[in-house]
Amino acid sequence: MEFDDKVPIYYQIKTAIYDQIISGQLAPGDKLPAIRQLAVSMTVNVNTVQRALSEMITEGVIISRRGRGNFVTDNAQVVEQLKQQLITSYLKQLYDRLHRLNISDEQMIAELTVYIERQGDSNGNDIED
Amino acid sequence: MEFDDKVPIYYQIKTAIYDQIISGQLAPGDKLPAIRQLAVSMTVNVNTVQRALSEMITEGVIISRRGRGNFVTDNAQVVEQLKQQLITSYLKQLYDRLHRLNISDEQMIAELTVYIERQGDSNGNDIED
DNA sequence: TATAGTGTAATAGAAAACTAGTACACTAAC
DNA sequence: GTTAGTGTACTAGTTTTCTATTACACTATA
Repeated sequence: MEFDDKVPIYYQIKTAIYDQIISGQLAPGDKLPAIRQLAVSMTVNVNTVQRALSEMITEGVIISRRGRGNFVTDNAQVVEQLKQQLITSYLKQLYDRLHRLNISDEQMIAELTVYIERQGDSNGNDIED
Repeated sequence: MEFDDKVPIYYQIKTAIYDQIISGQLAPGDKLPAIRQLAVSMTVNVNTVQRALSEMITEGVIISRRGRGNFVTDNAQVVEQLKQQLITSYLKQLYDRLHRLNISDEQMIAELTVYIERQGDSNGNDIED
């Protein structure tokens, strides 16, 4: 897994796992790969993975069973709430950033639209939900 | 100045100054506040500010004159290019993040539109460019 | 009961970021 | 020439993050 060197690794791991849960790659109730396996596949230390998991456990999204494994909460409401929370924080960040650059609301939408069109053209991976 | 504790402080300082340049608060040719003054106003160490400035000097956006001060490049093309670069990187980050959450292109635009409407309603600070 | 696999935590060391302090070099004004 | 203000850089210490290593506790299986 490739890491941005501006953000702590444990935080990026946490985000990556949240993305998998929200996108459905990990369903409510699913068991996560073992800590040691995640460490190997991400090429990081076991404790770094544990650090990421700890926060997700504290936030109630991951349920930990010592000796058995870590599981995605089967409370779909928790996952839905997490989804809304992440989407809103991503939008807020973009909005704040573009707003600080004096870009109007209309321009923001226009720029995103153009960006998406370029992504669709160059990648051909325009997924419809 | 308030800092996000997930990103190095020098990097946030750099971004903040780039925002001021692109938004026009700092015009091409303008002199920046002295390193020591920025350190005081941001409540950080002089060397941290210098670290941020060093990168901007290396990137050609800031021109340094020892004993005289630091100046925004008067090459408007550099500023324009920086603007496009930042906008694109912000859009890419949002696109990638929402795409990983399995959100379709149409949904992305819809979500941003709704978010903007909510911002405009609650803040009343909808600026037109 | 023993073993393998699981999560959790502690210790020690390294690297990066930040701070405090200090000093040097350049510039402009008096 | 002196002074004040400017940018640049070094040393030393602290904090945070990460790694490596080790060990402990829990669980399921044979």
